[in-house]
Amino acid sequence: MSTKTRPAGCCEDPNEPIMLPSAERDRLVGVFKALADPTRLDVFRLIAAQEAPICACDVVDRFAVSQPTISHHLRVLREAGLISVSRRGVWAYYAADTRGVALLRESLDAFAPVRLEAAG
Amino acid sequence: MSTKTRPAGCCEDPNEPIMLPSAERDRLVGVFKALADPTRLDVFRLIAAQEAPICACDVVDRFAVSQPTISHHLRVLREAGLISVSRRGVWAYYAADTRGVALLRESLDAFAPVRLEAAG
DNA sequence: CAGAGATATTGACAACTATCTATATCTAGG
DNA sequence: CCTAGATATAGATAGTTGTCAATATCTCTG
Repeated sequence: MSTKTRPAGCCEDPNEPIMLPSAERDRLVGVFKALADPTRLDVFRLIAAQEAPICACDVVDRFAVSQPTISHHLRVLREAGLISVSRRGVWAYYAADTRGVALLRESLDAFAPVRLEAAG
Repeated sequence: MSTKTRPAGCCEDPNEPIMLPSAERDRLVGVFKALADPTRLDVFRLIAAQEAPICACDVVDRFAVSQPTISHHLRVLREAGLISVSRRGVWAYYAADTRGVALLRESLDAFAPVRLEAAG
């Protein structure tokens, strides 16, 4: 808290945000982290644009980075709850997982329950 | 593209996501990056929870990290378009910037225009 | 204008991460 | 059961970043 003489309205007791349980906060941070890389964001956008699960090999084909790098990105997205994988034989099919996006949406709504939509 | 004999439905031509201009993609990545740190997420949540702009000193008070670290986080949030600052005398007042959250919302809608809401 | 205090900047450092190459694992087919 | 091919893991490395201490800047007040 500042000690200098201050104008009215400064340093009033701020509203505490609704506190997230730390497990939930970490999950949310994980989702943001997962989308906070240009390549990975594009990988997710490619997967989310499909009507049916997409083969990992097709994801690899669409990017300039190596197969292990794509595999790494897919793992990060999966662990964040943004995509899910299913195997058929040797192939891995990835699809967008609604839970991850839902978590994002909820967090946006929670950021500013009333204020933002009132302003928008 | 895989070469191995494969079951029907594999490796069809994937739908390309609506391509983002790279400037817009970078801005979006910047927003995700900005929220991809636990401390910074909490700083933003604190600011977004206020009905009026909050004094930087009050933000500093609420966290265990040093004043320069908070200042750094505020800068990152500001450069991402998530918060805005206004000065009155020596004090800096921060408030949520609707543009950043709006960008997030739009990106969520763009991720999967139909599919996700259909899945409920 | 000098001092104090609020905030920002700088420089350093440890931790993390995106990427690669090399290799392992696993499955289907012969 | 051996090989080929699809995917995953491991290890290395360069670049990024969260944090702090020290310092600078800027503005009010006496």
